Amino acid sequence: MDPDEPEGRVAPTTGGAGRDGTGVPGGRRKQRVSMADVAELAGVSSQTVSRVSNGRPGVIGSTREQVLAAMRELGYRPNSAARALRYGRFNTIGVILFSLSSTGSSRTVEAIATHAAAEGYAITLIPIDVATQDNVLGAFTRMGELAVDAVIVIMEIHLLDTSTVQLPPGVHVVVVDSDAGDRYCVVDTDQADGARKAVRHLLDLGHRTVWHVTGPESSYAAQRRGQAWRAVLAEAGRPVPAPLHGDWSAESGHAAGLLLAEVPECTAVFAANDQMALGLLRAFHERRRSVPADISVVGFDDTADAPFFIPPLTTVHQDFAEVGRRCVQRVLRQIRTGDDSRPGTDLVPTRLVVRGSTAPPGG
Amino acid sequence: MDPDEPEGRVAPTTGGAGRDGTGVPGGRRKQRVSMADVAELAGVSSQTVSRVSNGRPGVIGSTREQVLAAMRELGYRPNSAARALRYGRFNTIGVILFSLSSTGSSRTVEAIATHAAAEGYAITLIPIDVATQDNVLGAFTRMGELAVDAVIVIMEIHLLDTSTVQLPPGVHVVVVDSDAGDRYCVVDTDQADGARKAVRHLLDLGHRTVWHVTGPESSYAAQRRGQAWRAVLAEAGRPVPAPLHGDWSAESGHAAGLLLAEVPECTAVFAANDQMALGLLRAFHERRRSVPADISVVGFDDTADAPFFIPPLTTVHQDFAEVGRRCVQRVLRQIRTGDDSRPGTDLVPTRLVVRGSTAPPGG
DNA sequence: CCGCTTGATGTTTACGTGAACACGTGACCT
DNA sequence: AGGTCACGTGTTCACGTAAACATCAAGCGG
Repeated sequence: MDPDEPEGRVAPTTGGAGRDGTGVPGGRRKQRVSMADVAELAGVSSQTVSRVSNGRPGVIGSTREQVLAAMRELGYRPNSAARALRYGRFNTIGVILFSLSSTGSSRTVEAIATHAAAEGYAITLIPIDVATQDNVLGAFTRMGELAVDAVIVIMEIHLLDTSTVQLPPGVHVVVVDSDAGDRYCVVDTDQADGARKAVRHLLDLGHRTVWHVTGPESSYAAQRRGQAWRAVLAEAGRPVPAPLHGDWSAESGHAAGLLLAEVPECTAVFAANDQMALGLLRAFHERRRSVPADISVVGFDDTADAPFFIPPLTTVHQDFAEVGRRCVQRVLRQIRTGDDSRPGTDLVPTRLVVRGSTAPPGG
Repeated sequence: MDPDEPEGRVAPTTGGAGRDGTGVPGGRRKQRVSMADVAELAGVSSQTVSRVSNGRPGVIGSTREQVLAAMRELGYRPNSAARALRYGRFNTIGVILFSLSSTGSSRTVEAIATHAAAEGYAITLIPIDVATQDNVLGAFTRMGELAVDAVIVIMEIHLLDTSTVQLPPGVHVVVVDSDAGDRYCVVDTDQADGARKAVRHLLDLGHRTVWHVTGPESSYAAQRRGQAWRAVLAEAGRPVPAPLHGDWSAESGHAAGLLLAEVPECTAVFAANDQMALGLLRAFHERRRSVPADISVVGFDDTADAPFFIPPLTTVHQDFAEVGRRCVQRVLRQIRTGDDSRPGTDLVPTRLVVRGSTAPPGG
């Protein structure tokens, strides 16, 4: 904190020699324009400035204009910290996630940010990067606190328990990828229903059974998709092949595809996301297994690119924007009613989008 | 000093007798535990609590333990607003962007968030969604303020001028996608060099010239890639075909590809990003134009999926993580030195990744 | 034994804002 | 006309924290 502030700005207090700032160097380097400065220039009290600033009634037009003019001249901007202190809230929602790189989370976060902004809330990202966990620990632990009124967790909540970031007690929480509907308020895509649609679509086309490439076990969404896949097959009395384990990446899908290409009776595969489906398509192409003539492939997510895969991918459409919207809606309700404890699961429906990667078997 | 405490506050708990109801931690405790509460329980002054909270010296071990115990018992968490007010800064960096959905921005934002967290700074997202601009306007204008010490702008800075979000004067700015290196501190991928590498690679393979599918005009990155493409061709004395205009989407790349497939002399295309390259591959596949035998395709970004396209995509690798890292580094330097005015452009190098989508012409 | 230093802890104060209240003025009602 | 009421504006104060200063006890050399 070296006091070498160059005083480059238009100093509001220099107009009058009222405060002998020149004689008292230890005094105040007033970098920021406060309500008091505006009030002084406008010749009113700071309370009137406050009223104008917040658009409150009780200020006559001419006075308001004077204040606004003073604000413009000084470049006044309200101090959020003081406001947050005064009001006891930050108008900010924290979003805890592993990675923005995964398809779903970035789109969900975007929707959250947009809807939150519309409600006057800002979004603070709290990334939990396993690789740099210690750094993050250092940051938020040393800082002491998250300046948020509520938190949206986009990950399996159990993973958060083992993490170094702790949820401050008393903040409201909405969880996206979790089965903790009994303890938390959960908003999520209806994973099970989406997976059911995918598998049933393949069975309806006449495939005897359906193989499955899973997502990582740490993802509850992946677990539920896998469970639903298994359930539909069992229900229909079909054999349940051993699932192939993926990690969301196209690379893992590619590896699974190379294995499946060696299984002659495999005519249909349900990949737990579109990226792995892309890897499957690639692997089958390498192994001269034609999609969909030899093998049908269904993905999950309906990314923007899926229609342009070769062949265009049949997939389950997720409405990430709606998930984000409901997250914000839920979390704001919690904040506003003060009701932290309304668990329950809010499922956003999916939609099967049939494109060119599925066909009856034995084409 | 205290004539009558009106108690008008909506006290959710603690019926009446003072705040020393420490014996009842259950139920809905008072949400705000302040240093004073901790101080009272620990039998010290609030200043001592402050010292412990900040890890300052000058507190004897036994006292420190008492304070820490009191903190734990009450679930104390420091009030960031009060801290920000006291210190005059928020330890927060704002990130202004259009969309998280584009490949680059989400990865850059993630890197920014991670590195900022490591330095004790949080990230606040400020999305500028054109469709809901009025909403965003409502939010941030009515709120009046962004609680940030600095801002990283991931968009052409001119677009911000026309937006409803205004950069508060005095905050430090780092820009990612812009040519405003004379006025702002700019960090960006070396777009021109990356594009040069792509085009030269195709020329080196023996192609007579290279077609180009551009990104949107609003993107300076897209502009620079196009300029470099043109420059390399002109420099080499090759004809410069009319560029096809895309918008980053696979769909626009697909549309361009359908047109290019009808141009027999077109043997090489440089797409301004990987998604459009995917659309090209799809279009050429539909039109039975073999890649790379008939046409070579180069993309830009090196997304995680690019190795699994059919064929695997030759593309220009962008180091988004490094861009994010340098953004944080720059913006923190500005904050710490107080030097807002150090313009200049910081370019992150690219790397050409040759895969299966390029080959000599006339295959 | 005094006075000075050192270190631990308490007290005061200000950060910028806005709710609650006080004040003053003019209009309207009886 | 007197009273009251609405309205514009000013004053006081508290929000939670931490710097600056004050206090107090113990140690220590002269």
